[in-house]
Amino acid sequence: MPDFIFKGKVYYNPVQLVMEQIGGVWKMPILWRLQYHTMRYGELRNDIPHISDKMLTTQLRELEEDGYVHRQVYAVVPPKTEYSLTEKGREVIPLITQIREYGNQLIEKENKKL
Amino acid sequence: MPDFIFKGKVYYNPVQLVMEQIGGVWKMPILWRLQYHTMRYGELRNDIPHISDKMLTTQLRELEEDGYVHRQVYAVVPPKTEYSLTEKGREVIPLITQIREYGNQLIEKENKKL
DNA sequence: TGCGATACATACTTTTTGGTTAGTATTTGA
DNA sequence: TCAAATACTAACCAAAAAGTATGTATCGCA
Repeated sequence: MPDFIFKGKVYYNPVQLVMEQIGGVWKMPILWRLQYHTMRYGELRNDIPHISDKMLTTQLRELEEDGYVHRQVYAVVPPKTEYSLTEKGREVIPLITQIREYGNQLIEKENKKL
Repeated sequence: MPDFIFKGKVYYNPVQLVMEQIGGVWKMPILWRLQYHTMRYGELRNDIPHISDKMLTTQLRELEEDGYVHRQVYAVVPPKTEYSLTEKGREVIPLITQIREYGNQLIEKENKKL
């Protein structure tokens, strides 16, 4: 499997690309919460424990840039912004489901040991 | 989904745990290559483009520590070490397969646009 | 005698990622 | 009149991940 270029950047393997698009601590938890309905910024913020404004904003921007989420801004006061999954975002949910399941398996097995 | 503790460290969600165990640029490519047979250090090194000694060694040690690979050292000169998947390592291969497939899909779609 | 092969280790630096704190504009409600 | 809510931005800092370069012991081989 040779190197390839995706959006101007060199990657060594397909896994590396996936990790950049949806890896890290926060992106999958965000996508996961958007799977059934649109959510406002503040709803995501309240629903995801420990996430900071900076992380939520930067991760949402990257997900938008990479085509996973759609951002709808309403010009009202106080401001209102809604986030929802795009087609690409919906397509990646099954993969996230599997990753979560595997994570839960690990936790279960660990707990059995106690 | 509340916080939990796994091997003494606090995690915020199952995805974060999975990312720590098999995330990053190199761990999945290593596991992937070990799926069918044992490999020597040098074979892995030659087979994984761009990986450095440092990365290969540290990632193998972490995978061993987390129970994904087994390390068999032969006390000969020149040294010989063989790496193979454990049961836990074999169990994670289907997940890696899916992640790779998704990555390949992304690449295909990108290429169609050209 | 000096080189290459083997499977690393060590030290150092750079890059990326994530966290903390504070600040912004505007309106509603107390 | 002052605080709270909203959806952010900016500046700064710490930690983690990754990259680079060099060194190590031992042997066979030229």
